[in-house]
Amino acid sequence: MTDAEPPAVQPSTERLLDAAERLVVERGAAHLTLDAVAAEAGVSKGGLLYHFPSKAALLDGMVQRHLREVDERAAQHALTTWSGAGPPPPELYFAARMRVALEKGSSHRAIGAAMLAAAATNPTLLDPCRQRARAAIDEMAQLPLGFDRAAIVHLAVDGLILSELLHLSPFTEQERSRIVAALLNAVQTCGQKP
Amino acid sequence: MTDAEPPAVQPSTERLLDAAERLVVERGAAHLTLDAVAAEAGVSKGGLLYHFPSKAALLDGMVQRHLREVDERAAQHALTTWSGAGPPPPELYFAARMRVALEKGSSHRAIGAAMLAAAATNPTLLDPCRQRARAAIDEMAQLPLGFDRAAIVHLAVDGLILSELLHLSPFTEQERSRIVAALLNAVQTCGQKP
DNA sequence: GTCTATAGTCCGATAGAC
DNA sequence: GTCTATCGGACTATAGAC
Repeated sequence: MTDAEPPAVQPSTERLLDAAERLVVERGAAHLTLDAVAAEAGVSKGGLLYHFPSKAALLDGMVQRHLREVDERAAQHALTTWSGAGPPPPELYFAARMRVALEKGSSHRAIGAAMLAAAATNPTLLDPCRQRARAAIDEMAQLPLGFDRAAIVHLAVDGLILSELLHLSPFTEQERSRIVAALLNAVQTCGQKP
Repeated sequence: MTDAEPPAVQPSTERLLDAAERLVVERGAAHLTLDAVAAEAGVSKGGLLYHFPSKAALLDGMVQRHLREVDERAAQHALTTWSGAGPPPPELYFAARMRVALEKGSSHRAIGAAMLAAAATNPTLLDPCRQRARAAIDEMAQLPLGFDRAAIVHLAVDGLILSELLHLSPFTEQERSRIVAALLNAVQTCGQKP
């Protein structure tokens, strides 16, 4: 029975960040307090503050982990889809990032929860996100889809994610699937205009 | 000099709501406190609490005024654009709502600031917004644009507004204008598919 | 209708034991 | 590395003068 303790596998920081994300999504950014995070993660406030010495550090950790996860999963997704030689074309990364962002689990649990919490207290913490978005835009101009359409698709993905995060999305499951399919289709059929 | 006091024209509640919106946009939803709102509006905390007996009442007031303003301006916009007889067609209202939502002034000052603040503390306050969004979706199915495209345009508008509200939009003025034009064009050229 | 003063709560952060 | 205890500050809301 000594080796039957599965819940303590991942490092403490990951467990703490999971708890923080859960709180933001379920109760709103205003309820993300150090006490609440500690309780949700099953540690004391002192234990939490050992890993993240301030609340700003916790928010920063949330944003950074989120960006890192999206990057990793998108790169992995693009590579497994790409069967040709050499590096995948940019539009494949674009589509892969969309897919990752629109996954049900991640969009409801993690994506944007960090951003929402950070924006509520200190907009400066979102600077890395803005840089990431700027890089995506520079990429758009070179996409076969064309800048205008790429930007619209990009914004629609953001709109869907943020709407769901704010519990504002009134789409049914069926409607959502249909929209996601239309978005992916718009990117993949690429540049054949009417 | 006795008649040179323009700032006290509008009713107190309007001034208080303006101050609250300004705070959320400029400093984040977490800094929307009763003290800060009262100071920004130039009244005391007691004076603020006379008009809005609780913080929830203030948030509710913000959401309701925002929805009312968008409705009024969209209806007015649609009517002045429509030169035919009878009521304007639904796609005109759709386009008018888009135009109002994308106006620079309103998107940076008022739009969504109420929602962001409300979502941070109490997601329930956003119920009226969700109902409004559902009505818009039901409208989409009957648009000449078709459901898929209408939904994508709708989500792109939300994405742009929410991105700007979170200070996440990295678009230049020029790029933004181009995207807005593309969105309006997509709605107005309507249903001629490839 | 607006103000001051204050009660009572909650939060972030520190100090120090283990 | 995690805990308890606690301080100082900020917050919402109330009571009552003007």
